[in-house]
This record gives sequence, C-alpha cells and structure tokens, in this order.
Amino acid sequence: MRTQLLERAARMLREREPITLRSLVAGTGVSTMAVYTYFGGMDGVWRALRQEGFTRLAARLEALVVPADPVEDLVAGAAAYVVNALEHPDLYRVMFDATVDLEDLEAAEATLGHLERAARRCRDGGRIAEDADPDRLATEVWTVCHGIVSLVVSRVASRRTLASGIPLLAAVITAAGDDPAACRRSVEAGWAALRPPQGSTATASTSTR
Amino acid sequence: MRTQLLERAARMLREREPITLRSLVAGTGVSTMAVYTYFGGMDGVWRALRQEGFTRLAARLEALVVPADPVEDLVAGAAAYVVNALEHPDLYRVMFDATVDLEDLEAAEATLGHLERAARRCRDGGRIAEDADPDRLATEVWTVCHGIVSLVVSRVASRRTLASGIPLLAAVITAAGDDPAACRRSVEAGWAALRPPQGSTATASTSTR
DNA sequence: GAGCTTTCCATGGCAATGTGATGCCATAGA
DNA sequence: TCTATGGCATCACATTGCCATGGAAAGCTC
Repeated sequence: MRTQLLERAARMLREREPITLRSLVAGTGVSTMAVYTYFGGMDGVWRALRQEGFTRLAARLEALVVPADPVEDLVAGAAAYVVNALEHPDLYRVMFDATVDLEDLEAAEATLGHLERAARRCRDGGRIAEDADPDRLATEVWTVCHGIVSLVVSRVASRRTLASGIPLLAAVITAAGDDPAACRRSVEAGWAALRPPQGSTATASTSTR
Repeated sequence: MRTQLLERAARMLREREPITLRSLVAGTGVSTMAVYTYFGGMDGVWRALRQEGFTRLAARLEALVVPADPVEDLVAGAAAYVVNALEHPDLYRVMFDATVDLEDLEAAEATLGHLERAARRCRDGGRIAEDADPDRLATEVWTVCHGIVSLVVSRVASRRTLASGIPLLAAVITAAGDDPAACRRSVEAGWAALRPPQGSTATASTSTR
C-alpha cells in the first residue's frame, strides 16, 4: 500500500498532475487517513519522494559500467547525475527544493560517495596530483553538475548550457593535476552519455525501463 | 500601496513567516482584493518578489567599485552574487524555485550582463586568450557560483563548501587562458568579500544598510 | 454642477486544501 | 468465543486562494 501510493505520487509528479492529499488517494479506494498512517501527512509524502529520487539516482550510478579510464569514470558519474535530472526534472526539483533534512542527506551522501570513489581512482592511477584531495575534487565536480543542471531544469539557462559541462569539468580536473589534453579526451568520453538526447531519435528504445 | 505590500511580503519572507493572501493583508487595513488589483493573485506576488530579488541583486552588482584588475572584477561580481544569496536565502530560493517565466529572465540577464562585461575586460586586458568567448566565461562563472550557493542555501552542503569557490573559479578562468599564479591572486582578491561572514565579528557595522 | 463611466477595493461566500478526532472492524492472540 | 490491537473510513474543521457583487470615489463630458 505504501509503495503503491508512493509510485502513484511519483507518476503524478512525472505527469505534472498536482499532488494533493485527495487527488493522491482518489481512485485507489483508500481514504485520506491512510496517507497519515503511512507517511504522517503530506510532508511525509514529499520526503518519501525525495528519498525515492536519491535512491533511484544511486541505483543508476551503481549500474554504470566502470571504464578503465578513472577520469572518464568520474565524468561518467557526473553525466549520469545530469541525465537523471533531465529525465526527471520535477523529481529533481523536489529533491532540492525544500530545505532537506538529515535523512535525505544520507541518500545524497551516497551519490557523492560514487564520485569520491572515482576521484580516488584518479589519484591512485596517477591522473591527478598525489597531494590532491579526491573528496574535494568530487565535491567540485558535483557542484559544477548541480549548477549546470539546476539552471537548465528551472529553464533559466537553455539546454545548450549543458555543453559547458565539458570545458568546466576539464578545467576542474586539469586544475587537480591531470594532463590537459588527456583530460579533455577523458572528459569528452565520459560526458558522451549526454549525447543521445541531443542527437539520435530512435535506436534508444531498447534502453533500460 | 503596491510597494508597501511588496515590502511587507519581502519582510515576511525574510522573517520566515508563511506568506499567505490573508496574512499578507492582515494589519494593513486593506482587503484581500487589493492584492488582486495590484498583483492579480498570489502568483503575481511571488513573481513580483522574484523580480524584486533580481533587481536588488542587479543594484548590488552596480554598486560595486570596479577594481583595476579585470579578473578580480569578474570574481568580485561572482562573490557579490554569492553574498547576496547568503544574506537573503529564502528570496534566493524563490528566485529559482519555480519555473521562471520570460520577464524574470530579463532581470536574470542583467545579472549575467555584469559578469559578461567583466569577462570582456579580461579579454581586452589580455588576461584570457584572445579567442576565448567572454560570454561563455561569464556563464561558466555564473554556473559555478549558482552551484555552490544553491547547495549551501538548501543546506545540502555545509557552509564550508563556499571556500571551494576559489579553486573552482581559478580553474575556470585559468582554463580560459589566464596565468595560473596571477589568476589565483586575482581570484582570492575578488573573493575576499566572502571573508567577513567567516572571520570578523564587529568592525563591519558601518557597512551598507 | 449633474450625470455617466471607470477604477479601486471591502464584503462575504465558495471550493479545495491539509489535518485530525472519532469510531468501526478485521485480524490475531488468549 | 472473547478481546485487544491497529489500520483506516467517516466526518468535521480551519485555512487557503479565488472571485461575484456591489459600493464609493475619482475622472470625464456636457
């Protein structure tokens, strides 16, 4: 029942229907009090949606095949973050709209953890300086991605702004010590996941989901 | 009357009181319909608040004394952007929360315009490559700042994350062609506006406002 | 100045919202 | 079979944004 309501809420969010206590239970044969039993109120519904969003994002990151090139790995994680946000823009907004609380933060940490692991690989593989802080690099990458995608999702910046991810990430990783030319190549490879939504039309119908 | 209501709304937002049609007019001696006359509804109030936020930001940027060093100028604009957001976090959230519409975009453009002017100065002054695109650099700087401040304001990242502005901006501007050492110096100088909230306690009481 | 129009906004009510008190009842444990 | 626990349906409430109505003031024409 709980998951049924949650999925229904996620679907309504995706389809841009207003999520209201009554509209949420309408047609499910269940009454409004059920929402209070399972979520403790509408706030709880939004919180659950937020967590669901982070969980889905973490799953997506986990499902990535890790390339041999650690820098490409790092950027691929960043790209997956961006793609996820673009595919579920409303969910993304919910995830960062309100002032998040601590349990949400844990889920967010998981996301950051993926990037940190890749950043450590970069250092261990000698791609960035030995004394560079991988966690800091991961945070910087995350910050950049969040900035880009946040502006695009809220339509302040056009979708073309996504392309700036390449020079930005290249600048950040190069600053951490990577060789400029190699870095550029790795970044472009890792960022490639962003290409399909711009170029191809069909052929992607057999993807996940 | 309109500005009185708008200022009242801004104050309520600042003081974290819920802004409601009735709470907005309560005590003003005016009725709810006045809000419809002046704003066309609560949506209009939020839109007006958004625009007010952009206007205030633009004024703040305009009031900056432009330093001789163009890179410092660029970064000072970025820092002012961040400081403004930190001083009025709720207003900042409103500015980017909803899907903004076109008239809001104009105001946002003004903000970007300030950075673009500074970026052009950087190119004309020979600080970045001649074939570098100043507008792109300005957008990148904006993106980075928005990413940082957005994470900090929504409490996803700690306030310490603000410090990453220096290496990030240095990386971005260096990538555009500036000399690394000089860039670092300019960025630190421009970013200095962020220092007070961390360090000093008094002595800043005679500042603006 | 009288009459007409227009603009502004106070009154009051409406539908929809989130919330919660009350109590029914199915299930499980004795 | 009796009972007790917990899930949830029913119903009522306060509050929300919105607006139809109408009154009052201001402007315009003659």
